[in-house]
Amino acid sequence: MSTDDTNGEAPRRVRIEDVAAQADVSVATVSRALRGLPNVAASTRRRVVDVAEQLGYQPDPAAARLAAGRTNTVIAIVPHLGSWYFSNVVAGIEAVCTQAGYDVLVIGADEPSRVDRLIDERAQLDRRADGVVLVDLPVASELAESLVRRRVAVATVGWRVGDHPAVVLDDPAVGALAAEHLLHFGHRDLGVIGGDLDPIAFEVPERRLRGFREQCQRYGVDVAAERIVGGGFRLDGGYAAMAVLLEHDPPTAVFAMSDEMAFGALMALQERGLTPGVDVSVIGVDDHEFAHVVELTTIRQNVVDNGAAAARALLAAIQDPRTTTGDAEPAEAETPTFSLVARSSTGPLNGHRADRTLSSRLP
Amino acid sequence: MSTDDTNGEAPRRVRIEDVAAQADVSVATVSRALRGLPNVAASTRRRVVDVAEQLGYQPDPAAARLAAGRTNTVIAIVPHLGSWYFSNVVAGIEAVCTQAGYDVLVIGADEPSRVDRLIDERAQLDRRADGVVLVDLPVASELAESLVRRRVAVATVGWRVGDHPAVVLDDPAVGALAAEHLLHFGHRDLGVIGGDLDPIAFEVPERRLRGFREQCQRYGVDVAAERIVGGGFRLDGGYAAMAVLLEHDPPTAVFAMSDEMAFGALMALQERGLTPGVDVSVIGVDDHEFAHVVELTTIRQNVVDNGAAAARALLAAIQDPRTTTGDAEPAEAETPTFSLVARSSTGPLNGHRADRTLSSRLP
DNA sequence: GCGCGGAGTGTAAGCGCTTGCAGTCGCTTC
DNA sequence: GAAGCGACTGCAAGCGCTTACACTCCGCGC
Repeated sequence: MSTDDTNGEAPRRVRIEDVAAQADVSVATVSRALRGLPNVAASTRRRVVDVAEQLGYQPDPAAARLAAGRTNTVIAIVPHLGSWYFSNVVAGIEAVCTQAGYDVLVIGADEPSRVDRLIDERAQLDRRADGVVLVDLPVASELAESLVRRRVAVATVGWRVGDHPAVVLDDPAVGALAAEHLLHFGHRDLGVIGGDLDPIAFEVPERRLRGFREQCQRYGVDVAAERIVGGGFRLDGGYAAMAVLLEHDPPTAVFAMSDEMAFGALMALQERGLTPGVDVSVIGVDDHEFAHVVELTTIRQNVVDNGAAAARALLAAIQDPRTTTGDAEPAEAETPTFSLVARSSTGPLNGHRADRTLSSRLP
Repeated sequence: MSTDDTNGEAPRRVRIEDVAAQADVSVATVSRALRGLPNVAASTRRRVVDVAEQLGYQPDPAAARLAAGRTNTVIAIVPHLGSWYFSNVVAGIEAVCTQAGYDVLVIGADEPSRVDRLIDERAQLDRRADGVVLVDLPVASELAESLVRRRVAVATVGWRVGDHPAVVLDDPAVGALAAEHLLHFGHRDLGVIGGDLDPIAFEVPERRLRGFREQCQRYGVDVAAERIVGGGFRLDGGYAAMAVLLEHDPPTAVFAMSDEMAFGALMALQERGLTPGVDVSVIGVDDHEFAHVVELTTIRQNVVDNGAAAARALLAAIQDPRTTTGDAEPAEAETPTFSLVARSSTGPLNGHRADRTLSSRLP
């Protein structure tokens, strides 16, 4: 073997000790200087920082974790990594945490068995992370409790547990806004898509439905139980649900609890030669990227921001010293905003108009 | 303070030492027994495993990492966490790695600056993970090299670096298949959407274009340069590109290099009252969940599998002892498959038919 | 009957940091 | 002018594992 082997010379890592020697101080001082701790003379800190910079020193995370008992890591647990909503939440979490110097571990809780495994104390999430963001996982409230007991900060998105920071859309208000929009157009025969639960238990549908119905009642309108059709939160569910609604005594307007379901609903309409917004109005929630392709009226929320807000609140909780003593103020996270985005998938009752097409208008 | 404080009694963690004491062996034996190392009597192992189980012992990852120099962690670096394609790749990676007992760290390389920061050796990815999956990040080839130099396994998705395991769709063949499909329908005036590069450099477009053109040449068809329009890989890009194509001497069929772009293209068509598959045929790539909503003909690939395959190859490389010695066989990953999914967004040249609608047929 | 080898186990030295505690030193404070 | 006090810094003890090496048996071969 010659020495010019491509794999040779894995550069020896520079340790804190090297920095200490070079800067002519103790390792303790290096550690303090580099982490901005007090009680380091400005001149010393300068020197240490310079040396560290010059040597390209960076502390070994594993050693730091072991010694300090902090991991500088955040875990994001989501029901399904590949879905539009969750991946955007994760994107928000990642952006904030990485920015703050935290590593982000992701866990997909696709199968119930994986949630169980996490709830089992042995998952030892507490040794892996300083904080956990639980996204739409009410089934995991046990998990949350056990984490908190072990001094791991918890923040949630889409549901609440205890008084930990939570980013939760005002779902009843969203439901009400959707209702208001449809009612305002004169619709009185209303349908709802997305009322029931996934294997992964959502609290969201129930809340949106409640707000929707309450608003209807203000107009003296009742939503018949047969007109509330569930089917998960995905496209196929929306398609199937709309098919059911159309089968018998179809409503003139439908509230789909997510854009993905709304897309499925539109599909079912088109298949029958019905024009959204003319024959049947459809309103969704999310303002998914494709909503404006199919001209879907929807209630916009900023999903990435939701994740980011949760992450910020989580980091605040982690860094709040009171957290450790158990009497921390519940660090409340910002409440997400939402707004109606009107497009052509909704329209006035009996609004049949020849010039109306499914065409798009780009922003 | 009474003792029934909710926050009291953080249960003392059980350490390897406790297991050792309880099982009446040394910590070394516990370590060996639990990790399935040889030179442990079957009876001893049993006992140790039982005790560990009973005590709910789980090694502290930080300590294990520090001592062993392995992290049992994999990093997934993707250009954008929120996008459909990448989040599904990540889902595949996560599923495989979690299954194998590895933690998965995600990093979004949205901004070029973040890539730069990673390339800087100081990111110390090597101390954070045993392996890294780089998804569609040719700009990061330096990063890859430096990782390998530091004994971190590397696998890629969508591009190759050195002879490390890579999951790369046969893009020229995909391009050719798309061309074949359109040519077969009699189209000769062809357009291409997606030819150029994102800020994040893709190699993919070029390869698909090459295959597309070669196939065309076999039919004696030439694709005019003006008919090759770029615009990122997202929906808006597709919309804008189609608008350009339609502006002057429109093609009768268009190959969009991703479904998202194809959706944008469809949008541009509808806006002009043109019917996809009748007035202009459009074919995409991916078989995105929504492709069948809009009846988009596409070339399907299984994105989750791509991620999973990369992860499997990465883990194999990590576990292959030869990796450390530098003379490992390049662990080749499986090649992804793809197939044409014909829907109504493509149709024969001059196929104007009154009975043709944009309706959907569910599988 | 003695030496040997291998299986099984224990000892102890780290891995590279963090941090409580104990100085050291130069100034105030009475 | 002695005691006290802060501001800095260093010492050294871990953090909870892994693993090289040493050791103890026990069965076998000659």
